[in-house]
Amino acid sequence: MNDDLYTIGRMCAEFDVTPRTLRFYEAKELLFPKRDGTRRLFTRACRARLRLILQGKRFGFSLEDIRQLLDLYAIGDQQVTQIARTYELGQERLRAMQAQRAELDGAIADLTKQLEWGEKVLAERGVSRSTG
Amino acid sequence: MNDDLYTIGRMCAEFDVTPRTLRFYEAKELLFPKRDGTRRLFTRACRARLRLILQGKRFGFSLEDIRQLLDLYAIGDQQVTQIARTYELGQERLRAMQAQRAELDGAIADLTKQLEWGEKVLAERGVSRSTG
DNA sequence: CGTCATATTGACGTTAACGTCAGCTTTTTC
DNA sequence: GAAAAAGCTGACGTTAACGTCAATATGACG
Repeated sequence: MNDDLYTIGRMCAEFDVTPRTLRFYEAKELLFPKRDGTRRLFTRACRARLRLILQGKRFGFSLEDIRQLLDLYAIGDQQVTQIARTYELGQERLRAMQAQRAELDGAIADLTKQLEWGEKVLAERGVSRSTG
Repeated sequence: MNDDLYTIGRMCAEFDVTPRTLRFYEAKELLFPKRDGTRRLFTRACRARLRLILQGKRFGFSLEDIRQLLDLYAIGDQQVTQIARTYELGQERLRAMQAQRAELDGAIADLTKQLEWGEKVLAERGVSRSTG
């Protein structure tokens, strides 16, 4: 039950980040590890948040964007107006991600076409393998 | 035929970027505008490249990533080995984008679920509009 | 032909997201 | 129980991607 708590070192190993990064995220209020005296201890919830953070980064979101979105995954007993605000923010973000997905599909199609063309050029210039 | 050439000001208006950005991209060898004396003139090809650059940015690629990928859209009469290298880089990038798409799909699903949950919470707390 | 808009080249400033290093405390291990 | 390992808090450094400002040149217009 208590090995549910990870030290900073273990976190770094699991997620391939540096201690500095985790402390930085805490300073920016993206993570809230428990403390054993002065040492940080990361709960399961912390790990879930970190996963979301790193995922958000891969999508090109800023840490500030991510911080706001994270609240959506921690809806507790805030004021209703606060929850509603968070909810709207989440919807906005969803729309952004759907748009990004659409554009990504387009870009993938373009790039695929471009690669086919490149393949053709390479073939024409005698890089064929079977007819040597 | 000559209004195919855009001044830097027109470019900025069309693409919603600043002159500094365009000069910066030129300095980083992502764009190669023609010159009329000292003034920059952007061709149709320049505009196409800029579109790709801005798209790449929206996907979270760095300018250096983008610069390398751009060569794929300008395959001319380089050495075959150079074309082949560019081609492989393009394939790599395609795989990265496909992976990103897959992850994006997952994240969209997650977020959608989270939003449904948020909706439920809001409903329970008396934000219902019909039964109010 | 003056002036106002648009353009140019430096050069230094800024923000995000950490890296790095110093100096010190706390565990852990032998 | 002493040394190595792991952790902590500042504090300054770094890189990418521009912003901003100054000084200057050039083009367009009434």
